[in-house]
Amino acid sequence: MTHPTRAALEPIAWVSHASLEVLTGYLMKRAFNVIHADLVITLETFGLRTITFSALVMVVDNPGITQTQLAQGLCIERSNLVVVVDELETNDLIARNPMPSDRRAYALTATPAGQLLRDRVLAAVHGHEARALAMLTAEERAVLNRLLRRIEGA
Amino acid sequence: MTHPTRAALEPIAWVSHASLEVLTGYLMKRAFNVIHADLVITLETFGLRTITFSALVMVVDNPGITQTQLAQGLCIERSNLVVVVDELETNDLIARNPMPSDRRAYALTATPAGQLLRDRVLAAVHGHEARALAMLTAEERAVLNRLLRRIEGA
DNA sequence: TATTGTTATACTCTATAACTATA
DNA sequence: TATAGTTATAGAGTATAACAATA
Repeated sequence: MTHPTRAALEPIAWVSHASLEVLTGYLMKRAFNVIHADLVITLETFGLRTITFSALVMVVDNPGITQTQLAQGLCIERSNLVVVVDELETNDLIARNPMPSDRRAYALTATPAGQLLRDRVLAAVHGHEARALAMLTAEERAVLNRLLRRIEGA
Repeated sequence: MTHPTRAALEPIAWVSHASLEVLTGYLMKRAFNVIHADLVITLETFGLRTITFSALVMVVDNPGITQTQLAQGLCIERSNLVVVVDELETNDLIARNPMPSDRRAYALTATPAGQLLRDRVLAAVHGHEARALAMLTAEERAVLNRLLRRIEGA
């Protein structure tokens, strides 16, 4: 039909998602958006963005890590990591230490302030997830996490 | 410790995710990235982006929908939808029909070409998800979809 | 030659404000 | 006055190329 019928031009009551809500990618994006919006608010309190939060935690968990290794761990480009490390360094949360074995690279370490902030932020983020995922039981969340980990192949 | 130990400056073997891989938001982002990368490749074949794909499907499923309603359904801003509708209209996949009842609004309908493309793309996307989620059984995928739907509250 | 960190750049996605024409 | 569609714009996030210092 090249010309829509009269009925087709009437305003609809509500938007049907029928064909899309069976797609895992579609559902994952929407679920992620809900969680992420609350995470951003949680992190703002500590002056952190999602990427600086993940980077800080990873540096604390991997003292001496280089920027290339950190970028690989975070699945971002080395070039994009530079401003992330700059931001954390400016706020005295991590430090770029010269490596005697390779003078091209820096060994990243968290400062005492960075380690302290990481602990506080991590607790807050666990609280955020408890809130954002309150509709799921602990077991359901464990199932969800296990399934998500298998998708990435980790 | 203000000065990192010698051992802390050694290059690490591999990056530990210990503190992050228990967070659903972190796992969801990484799992989504894997699926989304393959989806983008699948849609490129049809000259579609993620957002134009979703919009096309939603217009076919909701003939006569207005742009404001479509934006709400897609969870994007009306202003950002304009170029999406432009793109689909330019490619003769959907049409902006004047609404007699409200001359400010457009009733969006899919063209025959748009309906045809939707069917072909949707089949391809189902194939893409079968590939990207091959590590999960049909039942596991159903469980995952159900959990994701509940997070969004839909 | 190859790699580390870096800069510059560009492209997508997203969010906000303001405009027009209608209601 | 409020709403539908539109424009302009600015901020994130992301990807690529090229460079200096070092391996």
